[in-house]
Amino acid sequence: MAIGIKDVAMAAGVSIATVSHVLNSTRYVSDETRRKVEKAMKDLSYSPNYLAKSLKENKSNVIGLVVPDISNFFFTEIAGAIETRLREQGYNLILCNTDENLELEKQHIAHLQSYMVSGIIIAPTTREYNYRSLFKTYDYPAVFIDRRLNTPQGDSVYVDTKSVSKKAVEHLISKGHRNIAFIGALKSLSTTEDRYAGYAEALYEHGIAVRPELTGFGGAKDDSGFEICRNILENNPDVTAIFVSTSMMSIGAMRYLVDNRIAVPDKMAIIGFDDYMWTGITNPPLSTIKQPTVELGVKSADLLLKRIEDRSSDIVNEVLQAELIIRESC
Amino acid sequence: MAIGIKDVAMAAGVSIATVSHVLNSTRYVSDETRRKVEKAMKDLSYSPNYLAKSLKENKSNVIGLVVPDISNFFFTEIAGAIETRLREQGYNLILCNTDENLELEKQHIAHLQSYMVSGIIIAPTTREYNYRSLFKTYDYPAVFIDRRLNTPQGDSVYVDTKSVSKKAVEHLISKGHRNIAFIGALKSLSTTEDRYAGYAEALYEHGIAVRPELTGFGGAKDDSGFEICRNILENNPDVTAIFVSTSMMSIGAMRYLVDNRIAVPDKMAIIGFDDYMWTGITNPPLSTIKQPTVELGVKSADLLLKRIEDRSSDIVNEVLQAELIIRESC
DNA sequence: CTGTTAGCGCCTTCAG
DNA sequence: CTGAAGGCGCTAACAG
Repeated sequence: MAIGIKDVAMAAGVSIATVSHVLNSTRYVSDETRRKVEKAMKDLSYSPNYLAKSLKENKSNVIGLVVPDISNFFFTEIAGAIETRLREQGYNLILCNTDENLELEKQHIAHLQSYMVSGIIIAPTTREYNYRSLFKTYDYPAVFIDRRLNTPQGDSVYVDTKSVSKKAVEHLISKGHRNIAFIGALKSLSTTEDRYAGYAEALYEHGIAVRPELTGFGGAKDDSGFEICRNILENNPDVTAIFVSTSMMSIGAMRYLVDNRIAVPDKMAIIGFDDYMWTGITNPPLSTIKQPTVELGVKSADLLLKRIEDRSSDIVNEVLQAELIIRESC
Repeated sequence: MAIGIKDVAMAAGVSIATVSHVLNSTRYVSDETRRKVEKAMKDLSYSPNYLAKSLKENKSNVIGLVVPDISNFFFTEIAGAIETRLREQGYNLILCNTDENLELEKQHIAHLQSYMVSGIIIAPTTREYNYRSLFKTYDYPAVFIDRRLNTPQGDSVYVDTKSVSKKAVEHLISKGHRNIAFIGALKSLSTTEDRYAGYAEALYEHGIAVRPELTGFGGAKDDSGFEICRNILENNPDVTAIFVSTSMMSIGAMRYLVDNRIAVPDKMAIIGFDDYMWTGITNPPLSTIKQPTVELGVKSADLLLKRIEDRSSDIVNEVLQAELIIRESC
């Protein structure tokens, strides 16, 4: 069927060993035989079977990426950056979506290993789980991104969103706001926790009490952001500013304000999360916190590749900085 | 190292053939032996090596997706839909980005086949190339999406964007606009061609001449949309409406209008392409054409899966309909 | 009802 | 400088 190394060997009149060696330049081959082999490869338009190679070598040139929500721009940007970086290094990317579902996540991780992927990058759905226990070997290459785990389980790349969230809320306070709402994703996520902590700390340091009724948590979707925003604003007419700690929820909250003709920033100030192309053309242009998604992707890919090379080096934990971008919504 | 089928066989005191057969329920095994085998698998926490299986069976449970620009929301939505659909069917997805580069695309297609992916879904960078010539076998499962080829090369799923573009322009005309600009991606793409054809046809049928100076083409990025918009508007003060035939270019064009405080829709009407969460919160809410991305993804996955099952059935060509969504920008 | 065995395509040690 | 041969983990005849 498919033409393989042995067809090439036959056509070139050499052994398969020789063909293998010219293929990988793994031992000296005389110029003449090399040429013969190369000609044969060309003539037969041979291309190696990576599966067989991987099986033999017990590792593939593929890595797995496991994310909780592929429809979230934050993760797609990261995925794009990782894909690009890996391609440069001759690797491919298998993309897995978990829908924030631990069972699915476990399945994917097992599955990926069955394909002998060389390593896995995970944005974990939960902070409690012992992901290491899912790995075939104790030193399986894996890097964790975006969400912290209760106990570190390997290399990781996170973004410091606490301090920047604090800065955002301080900005609102400096504009005279005192009744500031907080909208966030599931409370169990480290990311939500951090951003909320930044919010609370800013309030605390300015002598403002945190009012639980001004805070709302839920799924990180736009509809959820819309609902939470509605709920808070309808019940608390004194709110004059909102801090939303998730990109899609920011859109939902904004939509609530637009739909209800609540003037921004005059009646309501808002700072959202994650910065994209369209944040400049919203009504009004939205102030946001910009996370370094590309850098996060590239760093995590590099870390994983390094870990694949050397499983015994010290674990590294990168923390990237985010940036507050002030536009006209606050 | 890794525990395999033979370790299980040994532990269960049966042959590897039996283990393989309980694994795949591919022949009858007595309840008792089955139980022994299953126990052994559990005890050893065995999990099969898909690579070996794929090598043997000459096909994997992985499919490849090749897209020209993974940072384009249009393609990420499609990718998400495909991933979800494939997972339901027990397949995984390898994601490849070509950056609109034919050489890279060829490389990816070759590479994917080296990994014995069961099939490939491609949004091709060019309409001229004979992609079939890159396939190992003449009947290799592949489905083409989004962009048409000069000559059909397999199953395909496209969106009819011509008629909806015409409708969009007719809408602008019905509002009294006569000097309508067209902003599109590279002219060589079938998608650009179709949308431009819809634009031209609408003008023609209303006795309006196409003025080349009101049309602009370029890379499908936001900056490119911005520049083309600027160029057209600066040189043609009589333009009162714009039709943008690409999502990111729509954002760029909008940003030009916002930056230059050109009142929409009073001074300038605009209809953009592709509908996302944020199109409802722009200033003003943007009228757009919504392509059925999820349906496109699901359909293409289904088609490919069907093609993998049966390579000889008739080629199918799906054409999906898009929808014009009128908001306040026109 | 179960076991033996020959590969899938490739790499790599061991001999020339 | 080059070949022969074993085996990676699994499937599927073929043979009981």
